Amino acid sequence: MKEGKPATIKEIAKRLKISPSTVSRALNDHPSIGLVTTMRVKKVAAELNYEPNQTAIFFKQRKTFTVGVVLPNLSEPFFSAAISEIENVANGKNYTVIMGQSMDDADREMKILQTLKNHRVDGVLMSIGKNTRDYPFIDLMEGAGIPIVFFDCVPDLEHIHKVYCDLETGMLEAIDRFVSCGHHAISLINGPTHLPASLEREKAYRKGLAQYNIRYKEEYVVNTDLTPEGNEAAISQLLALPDRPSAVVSFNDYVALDVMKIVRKRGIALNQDIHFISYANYPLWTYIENPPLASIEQFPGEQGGKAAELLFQLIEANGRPEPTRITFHSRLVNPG
Amino acid sequence: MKEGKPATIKEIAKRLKISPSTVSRALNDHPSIGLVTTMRVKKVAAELNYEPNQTAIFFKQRKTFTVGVVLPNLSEPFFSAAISEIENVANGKNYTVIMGQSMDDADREMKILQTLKNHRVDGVLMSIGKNTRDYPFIDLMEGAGIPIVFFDCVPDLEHIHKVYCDLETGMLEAIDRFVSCGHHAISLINGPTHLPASLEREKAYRKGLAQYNIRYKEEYVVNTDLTPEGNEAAISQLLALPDRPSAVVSFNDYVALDVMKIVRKRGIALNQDIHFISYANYPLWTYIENPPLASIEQFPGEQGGKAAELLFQLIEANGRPEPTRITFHSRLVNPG
DNA sequence: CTGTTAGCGCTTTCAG
DNA sequence: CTGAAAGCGCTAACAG
Repeated sequence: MKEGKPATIKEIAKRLKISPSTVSRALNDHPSIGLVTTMRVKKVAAELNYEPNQTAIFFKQRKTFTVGVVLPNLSEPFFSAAISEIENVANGKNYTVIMGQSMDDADREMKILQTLKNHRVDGVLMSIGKNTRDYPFIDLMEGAGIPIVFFDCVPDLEHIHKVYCDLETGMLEAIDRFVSCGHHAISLINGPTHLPASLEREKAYRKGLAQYNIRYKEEYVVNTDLTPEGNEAAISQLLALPDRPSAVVSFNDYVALDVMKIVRKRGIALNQDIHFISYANYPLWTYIENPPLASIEQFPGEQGGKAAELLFQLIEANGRPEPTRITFHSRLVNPG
Repeated sequence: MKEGKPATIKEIAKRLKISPSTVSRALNDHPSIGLVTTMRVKKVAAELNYEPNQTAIFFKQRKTFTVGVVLPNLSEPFFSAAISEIENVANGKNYTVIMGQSMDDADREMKILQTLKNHRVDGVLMSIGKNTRDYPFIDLMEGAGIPIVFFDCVPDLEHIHKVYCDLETGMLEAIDRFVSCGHHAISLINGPTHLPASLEREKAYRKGLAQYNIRYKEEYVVNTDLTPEGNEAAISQLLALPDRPSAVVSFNDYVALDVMKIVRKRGIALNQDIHFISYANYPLWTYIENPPLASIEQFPGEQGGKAAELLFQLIEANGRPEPTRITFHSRLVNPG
């Protein structure tokens, strides 16, 4: 039953006293092969337990049916949702997924891309790390003729393919919601200033306030480095204000969780004295006793899936088409 | 800068008017090549931006430096923690990771293994799905000479390599804790009866009770199919009991979350009228207002990492060594 | 419809 | 120390 070496095309050719090429064609259902031969070939192939040696095929065809996925950290639910969906899409197209975690380290990111290139992946999906400031890998992949599609955390460049989620819509909806609940003292706990994502949030925040003629107050916008300590510092700053805000949009759910914990600890009533909305829709709000008013959904799975579909289009259409940009719009949803 | 086709060994051989074999050796720092030639070769290689064609090498060496990871669902934090660590270990060994989600579907599981086999991965790490009853893939991989290490959710067989987490210790500690807090009415919300994991929990539960001479009461053990409805049904059964339990061990954190929600809704005071401990240590308990008394940690990351290390040993030691079994012991930890 | 031949890019005997 | 030649398993012109 168990052969030392797996059977090859040659062997089944020898057995049938026909040429390897005929066998190859028969196995691939090439139209110009007689039905009888095809049958005979397949029969023997089955008997010998033949399995094509994909590595040989990859080598020959210069195609690996493999795509690389590079993202900061698999253990973040946001990204695991994305890769989960990517794998589903890839699976449907008979591609396999190789993954690499950059851990937000630009060097490691570059190294992963190198590896993927050496493995001759047919394409790459990537969400860049928080500390990535320039993009040498774009030229690297371009030079190797490997298409790359960015998603979620995308470089701010024009000539690339990207799928991302516009953060503005969600912010505007959040402010709408707050205002319609009677809030005017709305503040923003933003992320590190150097992140484009922070910039975008702040811009949207200002725009949202402007729509309601609420004056922008500098002290209502604080930043956190996203560590628990940073988060605590940020909320403390706000709570210390003489005119404490009654509503807060926070950078993401992790920040919100930390911040709400502090608030609770200080005896301030959540969803009464102070209200929260945050980006991301962490899947567990439904279990939290005083969840935020709402969450701003960024559709990680959908982004990943769409990016994968785009990538497969690029892989299949060999011509280098125009840079494509697909935008999702963040949306306010009820937590859960 | 950017060549149409990447440079090959032949080209750099031609430029230097030496033979390809020499180039190959030089590039691989073969000892028998003169230092000067080696240098010259490397210089030209760099100039031409030479990159070895891994697919050719894989083909030749019958080795892909790739391992497959098969698990039920990447979007579960438990598994994303595991794969995250696996990727780290693999990365350190210069292996890449191909992943596949079985979605708890035995057919899909088999299909993934087939694909991995065709891709000629050097080894496989696998956590089997909830519905997998027999293990045709073990023979499949065996036949192909691909080592496979199971982790966490492992087949109940002797002759395989596995890393898993013993559920008993955690259960005993949980019961210890409950008893030392004065509880004697301790119940168990268990998973589907057909799961080995459920069986193991129940066995441990009985043992724990026995240690304190607490009589086992049939009605204190209920099962859930792990859906929210099932969870609700399970806790309802317990709450309806004339002698309602004051302490509950639940199958996992998801069950606990659902169940605690119901309890709260019915106006029963968490951590007062009724106390919980559950398996898994979901990373968010710290934010929950009335978290369970404790959690039973199962070390997904550690299991994954250890399984990966074992796999690399198997890959490197070509002989087929004795089946290895590595056991972690679940442990009671404070949530968070 | 089928066979012959060549070759993908690299490594590796075996000879010098 | 280096070169020539063969071959991994498969596919794809090009001829029949």
